[in-house]
Amino acid sequence: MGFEQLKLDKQVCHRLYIASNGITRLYRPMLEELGLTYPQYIIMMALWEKDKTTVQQLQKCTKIDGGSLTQILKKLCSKSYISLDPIKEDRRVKMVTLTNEGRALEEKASSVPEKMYCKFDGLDPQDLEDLKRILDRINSEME
Amino acid sequence: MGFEQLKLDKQVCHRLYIASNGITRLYRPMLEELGLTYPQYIIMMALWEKDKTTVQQLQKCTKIDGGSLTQILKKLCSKSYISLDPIKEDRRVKMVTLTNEGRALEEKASSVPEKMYCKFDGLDPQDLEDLKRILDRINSEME
DNA sequence: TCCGAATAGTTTGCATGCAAACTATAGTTC
DNA sequence: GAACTATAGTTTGCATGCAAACTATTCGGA
Repeated sequence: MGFEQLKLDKQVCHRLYIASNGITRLYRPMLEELGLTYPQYIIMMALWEKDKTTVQQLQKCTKIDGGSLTQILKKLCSKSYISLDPIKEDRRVKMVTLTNEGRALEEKASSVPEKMYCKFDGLDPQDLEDLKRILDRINSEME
Repeated sequence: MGFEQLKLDKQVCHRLYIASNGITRLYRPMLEELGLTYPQYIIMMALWEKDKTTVQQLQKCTKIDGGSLTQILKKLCSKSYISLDPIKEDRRVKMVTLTNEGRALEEKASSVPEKMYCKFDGLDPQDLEDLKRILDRINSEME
């Protein structure tokens, strides 16, 4: 017993898990002011970048699965940030469109990234770049 | 509009979120053979490393919050991997103890880390070390 | 054209994550 | 020693994450 490879200190994944949860928690109070949760914020960012898209497109660029996406989109609808309408050419497909209110939210949200960066002042900017690069590789390995 | 800082491509946190979820998903089939979910596996690792500990100690070393921990420990109890007993000196405190079955599970689990590493063969080992280091800094900034 | 296969989303069931309220027990102060 | 406070865990309510089953359409081949 006492397998070295099972020690918490050796686990990269556990660290990733803690970091991801911790960051979501950090976002919470900032996003509350916008009436968004973190996953909802991700979807909104995707839409600000590319409005009038489909559920499937959102799934691809955010990597949030279909089941969760349905729920999240429902919430965003009920907050009147988006609308969801079947398209004529293929009635299985739904178009996701920002409402005026949803579009207006972008400006309010624009200060969020800066506020988050402030929380990590102590971090070497190069580390952040490295982190981004490494995570991209990990995520592409998991495609 | 079109705030650059809100583009998904700029988001480190979104990548972290995707990576963490993706890795938990990768663990699932391996851990199913042990009858564990990923959070349950984290708790078991903590216990294999240090048995006969308290709920609070587990909370500290795994960074899993109390509410979730209560649920997870309940599940582990019902699977007979651990037992939970109030200690005499302070009846608010509960001692978490591995059962024989729970202890025996360590050996079966010992091949899991290796299997996970295989999934990331394409990754530079140095990147993994860097990742660990950077995540440690991020996590300590969030304490 | 009819039928089976594929596709886009939705629903369901279970397991967290997390903030906040709550319970039980122990410690502290007057 | 009674009241107040702090501490360890638990419970509750809401929001995902995810696999699997399901629905509604559309496509493709005989």
